[in-house]
Order: sequence, then structure tokens, then C-alpha cells
Amino acid sequence: MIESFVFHFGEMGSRWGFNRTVGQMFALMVLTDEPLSANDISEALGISRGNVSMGLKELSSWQLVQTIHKQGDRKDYYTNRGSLWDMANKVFEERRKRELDPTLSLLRDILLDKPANKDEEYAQEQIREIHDLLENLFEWTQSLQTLSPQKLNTLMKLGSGVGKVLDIKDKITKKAE
Amino acid sequence: MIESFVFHFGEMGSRWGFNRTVGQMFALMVLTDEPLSANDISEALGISRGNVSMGLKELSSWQLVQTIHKQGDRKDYYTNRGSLWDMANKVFEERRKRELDPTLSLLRDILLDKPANKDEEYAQEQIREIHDLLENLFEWTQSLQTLSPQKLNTLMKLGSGVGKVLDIKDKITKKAE
DNA sequence: CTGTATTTTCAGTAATTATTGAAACTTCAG
DNA sequence: CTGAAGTTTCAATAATTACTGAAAATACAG
Repeated sequence: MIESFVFHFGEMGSRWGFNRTVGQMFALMVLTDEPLSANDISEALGISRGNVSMGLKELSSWQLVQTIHKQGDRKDYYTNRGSLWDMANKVFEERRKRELDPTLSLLRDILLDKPANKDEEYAQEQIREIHDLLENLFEWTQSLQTLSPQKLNTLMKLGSGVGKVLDIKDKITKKAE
Repeated sequence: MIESFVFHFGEMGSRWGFNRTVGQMFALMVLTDEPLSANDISEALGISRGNVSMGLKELSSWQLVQTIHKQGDRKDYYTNRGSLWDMANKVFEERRKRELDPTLSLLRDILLDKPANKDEEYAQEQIREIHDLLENLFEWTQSLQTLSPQKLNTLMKLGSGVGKVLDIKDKITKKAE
């Protein structure tokens, strides 16, 4: 049971921005109550000690793990940091930083150039559209992250019903004019 | 200009689920008004003819390209399919299918098992939390896709202001009780 | 139909990315 | 301090993934 989960999240992990073993390491920590030593992880997953060290470094850069020191024990112990919600947030944010940020900044640069001919003009139009779409998306996801988990949950539960709520809001705003 | 965009989207493409050359091919088609022949693409990107063929196949499976036949010309021509919005939607949906679906179904399977001991009990609790979170996310993104582009745009523009709108909705619902 | 232009396939190879393991480094109990 | 226990680094290598190009398949103008 734990195995199949850990294995699967290794595969999935690669889609979420880190590689197989890093994904497995993280999954293992999430499913294990007790903090684990680097050796525990190495043995549980059958990977080298060095690989574990690199994986922990990677997960730290995502701020997904915390180190625990037991007194009278030289070893470091590791466990996942924060609630599941926090972790999901972290991954989300980190990916936005790594994927959306550089793209947006490149697009802005390109849009500063003057198109040299018809073709470039068309290309730039397209790029502007992409830029605007991504920027909207960027700002939106950013603002969603400032919402409390409860509010976000309400919003998610609302589903497409959010359409109706928007209509109501429209009416109210119009009345106020 | 076009080059830097195409190049960059090649790199980014890998994050969006397809590889470098497929990303570049798609970027090229988006920035080019005229439909392109497979040879055009091969030359423009400096990649082999066979690779183009495989890339087009991949992009078709994402329903991102359409084939155009010019009469009196044997060659096939290709261009991106649908508006930018449609394309973004397609990528989004396809990724949900490929990433979220299999994970959810694995999690459901695991949750059917009876935990054999304390450790597995803890693990299963964690898995249940993850399952619930992902399922909510899944349903939410699905319902967002049924919203009209305009409504979605309003929602995005609203940003964190959506919190206030939810409060208003709360009041109204309570009054109605 | 036929012959040729075009596309697709896929075995072989190249490029990239992940992993190991031994050496260097760090830490801290005694 | 010292040295053993522990961690990190990184060059070498393994595993994976992407790409090429030639051969097979397909499509279609004449």
C-alpha cells in the first residue's frame, strides 16, 4: 500500500517539477509519522546515500522538509513541513516562480521590440495575447493564494455556480451606480 | 524575436507535458499566420523530417493542430487549431487527464484497503486528505472550464476580491433561509 | 493504374538527466 | 583537540529520453 503510493508519486513527481526519487522521498515522509534519518530513506527506497542527500537539498529548496535534531543523537532526521495545504501551496508557488515568471519577463522583452515587417507584426500580436492571458492567470493565482483555506474551499465547492454569484455581484454593483 | 520566443517555448514546453522540439513546433505555428508544411517546420527549426512527423502526431493527440490541404498541392500544411483561449484550455484539460486522473484512481484503490497496523492507519489518513484535496481541485477546475471565457475573465479580474463577493453571497443565502 | 512526391515508422545513435560511491568535508562527544 | 559518525560533493557511469535518417507505407496528379 505505502509502496504503491510512493512508487506512483515518484512517477507523478516528475510532472510536478522534481525527479522520481525526490518524489518518492517526499511521499515517504508524508506517509510516515516519525521523522526519518537519511539512512532510513536510503534503505526504504533502495537508493544511494548520496542521492538522498541531493534529494533532501532539492526538497529544502522547495521548503517542503524540516530537519529535526534528537538530543544525544548525531544523526539528522527529516520530515515534511507544514500541513498538506501548505505543501500544495508551496509546490504551486514554486512552480509559478520557475515557469511563469521567466516566460512573462521574456514576453515583455519581446513586446518592447518594434516589429520589422508584416510577419513580425502578426507574431507580436500573438505574443501580446499570450502575455495578457498569462499575466491575468499569474495575478489571479497569486491572489487566490492570499485567500484563507476556508474561503478557497467555499469557492471550490461553489464550482461553476460561481457564475451565478458573479451575476448577483453585477446587479449589486449596477444598483450602487 | 520569433527565434527567442520559439526557443524559450521549447524549454517551457517540457514543463507543459511535451518535449523541446514539440514545444518549438507549436510556438512556430502560433507565431506564423500561414499554415506550414512539414518541410517548412523541419527547416525552420533545424530538425529532421521524421522528428517533425512525430511532433505533429503528438500535437494532434492534444488536438492542438489542424491539417490544411491546398488543392493541386500534394503537401499537407499545418497550423494551430482554435483561439489562444481554446488552446490553453486544451492543454489544461489534457494535463488534468494525464496527471490527475490516474493519481485519483490509485488513491481510491488504496483507500479501499483495510490498514494492517498503526503505521498504515496513519498513512491512509494522509492519503485520504490528499485524495480529498485533489478531488476538490479536480472538480473545481472542471467546472471552471464550463464557464464562458467572459465569466472566467471577470472572475480572474476580481482577484482576491472574490472573498468579498463570497461574503455577500453568504448574507443573501442566510436571508433566504 | 503508375510513378513519384510526401508522410510515417522505427532501429540505431546521440543527448540529456539521474544515480552511485568514494573522497572530502563537517560536526560534535569525549 | 581528536577521531569516529555523519553529511555533502562530484566525477564516473547508468538509465532514460529525444532525434536522425533510411526504408516502408501512403496518397494522389496525370
